[in-house]
Amino acid sequence: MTHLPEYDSLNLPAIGNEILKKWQDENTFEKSVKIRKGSKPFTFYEGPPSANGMPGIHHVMARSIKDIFCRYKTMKGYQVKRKGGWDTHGLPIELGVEKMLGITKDDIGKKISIEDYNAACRREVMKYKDKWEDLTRKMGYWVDMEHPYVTFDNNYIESVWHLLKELYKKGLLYKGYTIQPYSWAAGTGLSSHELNQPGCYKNIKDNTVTVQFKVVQDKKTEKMFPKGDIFFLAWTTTPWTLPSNCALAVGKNIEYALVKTLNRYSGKPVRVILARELLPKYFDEYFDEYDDEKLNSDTAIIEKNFKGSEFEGIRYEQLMPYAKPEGGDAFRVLLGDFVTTEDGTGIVHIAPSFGADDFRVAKQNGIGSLTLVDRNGKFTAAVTDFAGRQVKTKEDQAKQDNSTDLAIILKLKKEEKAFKIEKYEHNYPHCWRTDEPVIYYPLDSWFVKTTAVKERMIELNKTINWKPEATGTGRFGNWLENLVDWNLSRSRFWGIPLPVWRTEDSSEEICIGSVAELEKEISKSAAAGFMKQVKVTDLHRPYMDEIVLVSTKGKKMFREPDLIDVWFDSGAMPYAQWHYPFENKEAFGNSFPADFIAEGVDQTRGWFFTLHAIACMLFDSVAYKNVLSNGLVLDKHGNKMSKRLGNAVDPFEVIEKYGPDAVRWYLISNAQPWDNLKFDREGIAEVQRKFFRALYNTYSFFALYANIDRIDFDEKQIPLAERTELDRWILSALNSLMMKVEGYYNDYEPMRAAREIENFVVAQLSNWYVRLSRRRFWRGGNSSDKIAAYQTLFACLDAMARMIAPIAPFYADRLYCDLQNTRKGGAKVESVHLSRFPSATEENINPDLEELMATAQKICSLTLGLRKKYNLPVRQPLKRILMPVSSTPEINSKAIAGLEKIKKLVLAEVNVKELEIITDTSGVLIKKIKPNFKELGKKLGSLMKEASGMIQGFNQQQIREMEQNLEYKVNLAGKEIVLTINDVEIVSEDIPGWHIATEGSTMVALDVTVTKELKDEGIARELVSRIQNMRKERNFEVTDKIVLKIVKNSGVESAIVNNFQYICAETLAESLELVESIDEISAESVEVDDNIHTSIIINKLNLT
RNA sequence: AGUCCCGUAGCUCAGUUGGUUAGAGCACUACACUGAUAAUGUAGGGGUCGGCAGUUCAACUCUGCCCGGGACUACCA
Repeated sequence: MTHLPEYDSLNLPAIGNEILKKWQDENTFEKSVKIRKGSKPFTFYEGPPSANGMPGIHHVMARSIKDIFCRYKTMKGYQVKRKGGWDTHGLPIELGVEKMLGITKDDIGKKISIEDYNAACRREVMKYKDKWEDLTRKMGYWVDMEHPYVTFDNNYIESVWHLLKELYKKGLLYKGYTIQPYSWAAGTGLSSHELNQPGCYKNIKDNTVTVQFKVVQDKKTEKMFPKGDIFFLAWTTTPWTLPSNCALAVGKNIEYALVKTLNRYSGKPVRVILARELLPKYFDEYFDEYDDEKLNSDTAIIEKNFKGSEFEGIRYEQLMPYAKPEGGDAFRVLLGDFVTTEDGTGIVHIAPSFGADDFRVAKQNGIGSLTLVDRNGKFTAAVTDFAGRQVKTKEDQAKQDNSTDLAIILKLKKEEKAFKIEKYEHNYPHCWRTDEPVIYYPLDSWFVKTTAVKERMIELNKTINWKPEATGTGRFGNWLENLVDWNLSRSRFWGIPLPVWRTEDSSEEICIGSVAELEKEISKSAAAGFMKQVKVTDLHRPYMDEIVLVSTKGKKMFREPDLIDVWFDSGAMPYAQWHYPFENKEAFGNSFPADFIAEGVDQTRGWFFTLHAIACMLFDSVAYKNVLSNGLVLDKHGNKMSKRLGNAVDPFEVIEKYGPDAVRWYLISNAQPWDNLKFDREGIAEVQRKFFRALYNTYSFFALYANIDRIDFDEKQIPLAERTELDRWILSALNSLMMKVEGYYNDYEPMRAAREIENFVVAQLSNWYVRLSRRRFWRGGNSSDKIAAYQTLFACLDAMARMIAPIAPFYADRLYCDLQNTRKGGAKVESVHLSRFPSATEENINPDLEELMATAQKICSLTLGLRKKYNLPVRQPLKRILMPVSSTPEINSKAIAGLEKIKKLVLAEVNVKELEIITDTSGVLIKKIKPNFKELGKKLGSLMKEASGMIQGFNQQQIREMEQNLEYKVNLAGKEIVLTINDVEIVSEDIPGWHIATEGSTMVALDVTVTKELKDEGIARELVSRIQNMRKERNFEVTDKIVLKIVKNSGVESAIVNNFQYICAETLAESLELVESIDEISAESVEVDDNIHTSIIINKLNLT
């Protein structure tokens, strides 16, 4: 006979540690994968974290989600391999190293060699690897940390190169340029990450100017405008870009006005065009009627109105004719969707070389471009009078009187092209290294032509199951709709080098797709004498930079100096983690695309996108079929967690304190994974207290009595039909639960699964089934009813262990093994994670029974409510409950039959002797009628209000008629309308002269008469309660027999005599003696109620 | 600035295709129950469902605008 283990208390952290050790000793994770060999694979991709930062509580969240579904699918019979990974490249690592070494990017190659710098990055990136591995282990996240993929590995990089070459071959990799934030002082482009560093955006005052662009007179403009010079007005905060102006943009639907006014500097009359809405910004007054008297620089006379679209294609004269734009037809008015009337004139000056919007709109319209500023931020020689002048510096801003901007403005003023000159304060980005203002500048970049497969990406995205759906259609979908080519280039040091070599004149280039190919090219180059024959050992900089290849025409080819965007690294993981296609072709084939991935919602345009893009471009496939994007973990006040605010939660500490299961359960059950979670440790304590303790208590109760009764669980299963109503009910509820929970896990709805389980354990299993079954367990002997109770409870606990296993893997394992390993003959089980997820047996589900039990619970709660209301303690037995049931015959018989079944349970629970069902309620019940808005609303529409009033005014007689005839004719707004019984809801409201309570359609009346007999029984119960408490206080075992002595008096005597057997049985008293007095010290005086007192002595019966 | 998510009781969250007294848990108060129970039951207080407008017989629910929190992307005359 094996014993079920019993515990003093529930210690979740200790269970965590013990199970962890067990998993380690027994290689449980490996086994869980191994035993599914040959089964259908369920593919999961691990999004690689970067180990150069400490893991936080949000990582526990994200990884719990990943872990849950992998464990679940394993238990469903799939083989779920989980290869870990490390993201190792990127700017944050470079910044960390620079901080550590106390250097800046300028020092690289000077104070420190690229070689040493990259070596430092390689070390730095794994700084917290130990911590990550420790957390992974402690939180119970099963992922293969022994054989992770690492993005800086040569093999990994080689796979990435292969992918790049494939893109190259398809013509999807090209060199172009975009307008990017550029630090002329540092000579480098800046990433948005760099621009978002604190302090980069500063409020500065700039000299701005509204300038006049003169319309060219041609056939079109002659028709549109009055004779004479007409000017478009455009405002700029960067006058230095005006020499490079190539176009003007207007808003298609914006209203513009042609006005006559005086130029405030020349004093001459002038006709200008600007957005009508913005007239007040430029003029104090404006008129529709011409009046010469009123003409001055602060007033405008509106001569004509236009819509922006009418201006499209109008030509204007170049403002500052230093040089002609190349590559297009410039100096035209374009339509731009970005044009607003928030400030300026509603007409935007376009310099395609110095603005991203400008570039885009110019390209779309074939405008060409003009770049009159060099890479040092100085005007080129073409700008004769300003040549060599720095266009935007912090000095300029300091002494505004002498800035280049102002010089340009003054020149324009002199030429009578300036309309208004103002100072303007705004936020402007600065270089975080040099502190100089950033300019936007065209820079060479390598691009992936994602726009070429845009439609296909959108199409494939529609086949992906997004959780939540809105992320897939909204954030991700919109992103795809507005896709631009993917800028791969990064001017950095620590990353995957772009494997493209070019001749200096760019006439020839080669994209390398493997190490072998590179070595072959090196041999050729060595043969040509361009470099020594070398073996390739590291695919990073600076080694790759040192390689010079030879072109087919015999020219030297140098590597394009850029690194690639680290997002490409991680997006390439489905292939590169296997070193595909150089190795593991089969492994790759079996694991693509992924069935499931999960990461933070911040990865939408990051990892989710890059996975999707690469898979779509190269494999015409999705990269993942299901994706769950989880929200943030905020502090309990809803603030973002940060080290700076000191509100970051240490995941190690929390896991140690509450145990990994409680933390995981809390994170999962508290909010939908995609909603932000306000993390509050009180919540974890509550999960511990309520859910885990209820489950543990249920197990403890089970173990306590099963051990007493020496149940060994080898008994034959008692057929369901022979079990009690209560057993059949909880098994039905259990099977329903299985169906729901399985559905939720399948739908990637872990919160709903957790809550459903929680409700079952706390409300149904612990608080109803066990509570009402207690007596069955402590009754002597091993009757078949008792065996049935054990079997039922065992089934519930066993299923619970397996159902919670994905979320609470530690306690689940303990519970499962404790339960299973008591079976006498059975083989020892090792772990719940090697078992199968329980599936429902549909025959066991009985919805009627579940509904019936819900009614029983309702009746109990109503009765207890009444007891409370009339101050009738539950220990006082009462005579009867009356229950009116519907007068519809067919509902009636079913309801009555049902109530008969649960009668006993209810009566025992609320301590009442009888339940009487009243079917003939006429004359007894007072009923209330109200319209069924949903039904009737459809039928009546706007007559609802009137109908509602009328129906609620029905008297008892009318209600009765309605019930009997099942319909009722009324007059509404002159029309006769037949109300059917379904159009209304009739509920019982009151029974005059009774104590009643109702909830919904359930009504309970309580007979509160207390007879002498009932009173005695109540007293007996009180005594039992006191005696039980005394047993407990004295730490008697549940099975200890006792001898009882009670001091007799008129208050208790008849109660004891009349309930002698009952008292003895309940308290396990072998003898009960009524005595005149007790003088022993151990006697306890008790108060039964206000007027009745006595003394009791209990002693353990000495078994000899 | 754009896109997306969130806003319901002091706190954490439910709330079906729109249907009339908006729910649960925690916390608080009182009472009750308890030989599995740091549990549970009953009752109570606590809400202009972020705001305004619209659609509708009917809006927490649908639409628009606005406010607040957050994320991502971008940074513009």
